[in-house]
This record gives sequence, C-alpha cells and structure tokens, in this order.
Amino acid sequence: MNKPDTQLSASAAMADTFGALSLLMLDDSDLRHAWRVNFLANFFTGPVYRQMGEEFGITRPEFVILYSLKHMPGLVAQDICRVTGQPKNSISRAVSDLLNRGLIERATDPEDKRNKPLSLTKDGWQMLDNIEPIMTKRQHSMRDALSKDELAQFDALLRKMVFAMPHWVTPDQQ
Amino acid sequence: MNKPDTQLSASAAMADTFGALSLLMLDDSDLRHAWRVNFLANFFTGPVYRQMGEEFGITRPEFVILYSLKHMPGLVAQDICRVTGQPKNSISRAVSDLLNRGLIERATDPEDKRNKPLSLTKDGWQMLDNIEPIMTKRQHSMRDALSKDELAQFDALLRKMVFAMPHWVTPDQQ
DNA sequence: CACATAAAGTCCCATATGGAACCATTTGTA
DNA sequence: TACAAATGGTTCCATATGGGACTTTATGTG
Repeated sequence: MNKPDTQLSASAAMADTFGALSLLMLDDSDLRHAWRVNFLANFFTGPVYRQMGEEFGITRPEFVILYSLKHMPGLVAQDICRVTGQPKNSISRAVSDLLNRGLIERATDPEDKRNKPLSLTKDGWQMLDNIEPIMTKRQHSMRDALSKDELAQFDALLRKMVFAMPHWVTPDQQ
Repeated sequence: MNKPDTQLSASAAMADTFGALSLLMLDDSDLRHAWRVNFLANFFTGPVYRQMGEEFGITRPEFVILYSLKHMPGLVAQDICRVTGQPKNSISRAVSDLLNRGLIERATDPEDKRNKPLSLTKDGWQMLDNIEPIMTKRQHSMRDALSKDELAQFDALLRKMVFAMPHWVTPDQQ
C-alpha cells in the first residue's frame, strides 16, 4: 500500500482516476447508494471479463456457467438464467460454445426429457483452475479496503440486503 | 411488507425467486462477496433500464449523461467515459441521439476547441423529471432491507470500499 | 383420451456494442 | 517555427446481445 488513506487524499485519488464527476455522483447525488453499488460492480467485472476473454476466450456467461457447475453439477441452462437474469438464448449460445470446446458435457434427464443437465469435463475443470484466480485475486483487492471486522460487518449487511431482494425484484419470465 | 423476515424464510424466498443455485453462489462460494455485489447491481439496473427504455426510449448511457449533466453542467463526453468506464464511441452515440432529440445542447469551448461542453435543455430537464423517479424508487426498495442505523453503517463501509478503488482499478485508456 | 397451456431449449434476425482507424485541435520539444 | 505525440470526438465495421417465433416434451383439464 503506497498511498495514504486519509479521506482527503482518497477523494483526490478518486478524482484523479475517475474524474471530478465521480465525486459528485458517489457522494452528492440522490442516487449515491445505487451509484456506489453499480460503480463497484462495473469496475470490478468489466476488466476481469476482458482479461478472461483475451487470455482464455471465456465470456461472462461462459464463466458463470463453468463456475456454477463447480458448485452444482447437473444444473440445467434455465438455472443459469434464473440466477443471472440473462435471457435464455444467450445462455443457450454459451452452453453450445462450451460443448463445442469440450469444457462441459450434456445429458438428457430421462425423467423429463426437456431438461439437459450439464457437467464439467476434465478440460472444464482445468479451465476453471486457470480463470478462477483472476476473479478471486480481484475480489481480494476489493476487500483489502476493509479491516477484518469491517468486512464482516459489511458482509452481514450486504447479505441482508441481497436476501431481501425477493421483496422488490420480479425477474421477467422468459 | 407481507413476508416474514427470518433467515430461514429469506433463504426460501431467494431459492423461490432466483433458484437454489443462488444460495450456493451467494453464500457457499469463494466468490460470494463479489457475487453479492454483482447480483445486487444486476437485478437493480437491468429492470430499471428496461423500463426506462420502454416508457421513455432512454438507454443506460443516455440516462447517465442526463443525470450527470444535472450535477455537472458543462461536462464533456470524456467525463462520462471516465466515470462509467464505457468506450468513447458508445458515449458519442448517446450524445448524438440526445442532441437529435433536443434533450441536451452542445457548445464548443473557445479555449480548447476539442472540448464540446454539454448542457440540459428544458426538454432534458423535463425528461429527467420523468425518469429519475424510476431510479430513486428502486433505490428506496433496495435500502428498505436495512434499518436507518444499518444503512448508515453499510453506507460508510461501502463508501470506504469504493474510495479505495484507485488502488486496484486501472481504467483502460481509450 | 384429446387438446390447450406451459416449460426447456434453439434459431432467426434486427439492434446494440466496442475495437480500431480516423479527423481536428492542442501540447510538448527540438 | 516545425513536427511528433496526445487528446476529444466521430465513423466504420465486425461481433455480441436479446426479443420473438419455433420445436420438443410435459402437465393440466374437460
């Protein structure tokens, strides 16, 4: 850490990196809460998926599929749609691409032949080993701003906020 | 508020709205911190910009330009690029469109003729009156999950995290 | 058992998006 | 003063994205 962390210089660094407008939007606008969340998300994900694309040819939906399959083998495309809010044709495309590249496999559920459960191949696991660190490193950078205690606090409150989303988010059925 | 707020039913509601996978990704994965931030941002902005597009023909970059101009009249297109991380041709397009629709005006800085400062027209202000509430209402829904004290805490920590971003975000020059 | 309805997934096509080359203007420097 | 490099902005074009129609399989209802 080579920069002092006082409020004043933090603002100066923000203005320097993101322009004077960033201070107005993040501190002085009525939408500052929403703006902060989106600002953080944008500058977190944008560069990380660009890097993943350049180095490994993996797009955002493709990463989401691979990473989700690690946690829930046998999921179907629709599960990805629900958890991301993305339209099913985008996910369908990403699934096709991953199949073509041999990173995932697809079966057909004999109980309900509409369902095509997916799973990672050996190459898929290998790919995950390559691309996961890009994400985890960046997450680490993001969290580094807070102490351990602060992070725990922030985490609990963010979780609470996220788990209240069913009250106000109505995903459009696709 | 018609749903009880216990942890158990909150998880059940999450699974119901976003699928069982959402619980795994938001709670049990190594990337849960990043995932929560992005999850919140995705489901916050996606629907809101869809609505803005349908009802008023305003896209995401267009809203950002209008809302930014409210806070910083005379900004130039490049200021928007810096604060959003979007490429300058996307912003250029949005500016052209807003000009064509008479929602903003453009001058040329006599000191430096490359700069084309923008400002809201009367119609632009009118449009803002229409579209801002879509955002502010949704922000209110998002915040409703937390008490006043919790929100203040969360806000302070989020601000700290955001204002540390210059340490680890390097916007690609475009 | 029909037959309407729904759900998972795919395909087509129009539109949105972003990289790269470009123009105009300004700045730095020999 | 000349001329290379940088900056704000636009245009071109290839690719990414998403709505809507479609296929296949399953479910509900008379």
